[in-house]
Amino acid sequence: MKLTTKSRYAVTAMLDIASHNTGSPISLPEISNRQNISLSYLEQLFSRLKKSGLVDSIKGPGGGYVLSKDANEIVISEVIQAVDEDLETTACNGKSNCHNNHQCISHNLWQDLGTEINNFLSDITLKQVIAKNNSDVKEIKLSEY
Amino acid sequence: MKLTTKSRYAVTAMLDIASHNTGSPISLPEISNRQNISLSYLEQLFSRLKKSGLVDSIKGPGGGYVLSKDANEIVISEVIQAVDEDLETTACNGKSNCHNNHQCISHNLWQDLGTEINNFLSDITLKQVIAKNNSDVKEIKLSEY
DNA sequence: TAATAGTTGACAATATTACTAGGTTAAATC
DNA sequence: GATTTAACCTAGTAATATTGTCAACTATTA
Repeated sequence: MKLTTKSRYAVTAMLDIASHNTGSPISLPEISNRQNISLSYLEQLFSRLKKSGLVDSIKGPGGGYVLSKDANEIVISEVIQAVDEDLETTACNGKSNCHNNHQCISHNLWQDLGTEINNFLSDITLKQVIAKNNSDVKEIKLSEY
Repeated sequence: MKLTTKSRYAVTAMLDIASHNTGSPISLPEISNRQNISLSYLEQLFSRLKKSGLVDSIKGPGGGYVLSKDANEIVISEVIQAVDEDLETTACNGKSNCHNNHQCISHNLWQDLGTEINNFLSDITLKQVIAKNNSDVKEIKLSEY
């Protein structure tokens, strides 16, 4: 699980679509203007988002992208994973590269934490973020969703 | 809140020190061997970790780094923030760059989620990750800590 | 005091990632 | 059917992350 600026842009863009969900497709130039993300970069991101089946595209004038599923069925982690292909090579990835068990344990520490972070982001949907944002509560608490 | 490989390395290294905490300092070559992180990169990371007051260094033979606080007083988020100086420029960062309020709301979506992620990582200490790892439970649940 | 093990800092080189620029294709509207 | 709008594709460039090398400097120990 990585959380680069790339994945932040992807999540932001998906949140933009979800929050402007009027049924008609949202074009990338629109998102580019609203979110201040370069159009070319958005195109690359959405190429992956589409490949991962998170969005569908409509060509031509009035075209754009729509969410392939409902906003409450798309979780943050799958958006991130769609654009950040992580090879997740922790040298000793469950295999037997290690000289002793002690090393393996050490390696696994981050891996387990990464799983935990991933679980956390798998519990938050696009819709939840938007719903929370529309309320006036400053701080988001998962338990309040 | 960014979560790059850089910050993963930093967390992994800190977990390594915490898990080998015998009182005597841990040298970077040790960590480099165990975690397969290049020594020079570790040096750069620990320069920041020390500057942030997370570790103390002991020079000379038998020297190395020790945690400046107890492992249950260091949370994951502060390790990440120590090495990843995030400028956090969301174009319209609370200011008045926006053309209309609708944009602002859109921008804030990610910001709020970022805060939530940060809160999450502020609740997990180095010690908790290690303690969980030493047990045989595969999946870490925050509630179980 | 000489040798050793370690930190610290600077710098360069490479690899990876972020971002930009330009074109091509498809659909809709006039 | 020409024009417009948008997705799509293919590079290239800029920025970061990562590794490598070298040279002080410091404390330990023999």
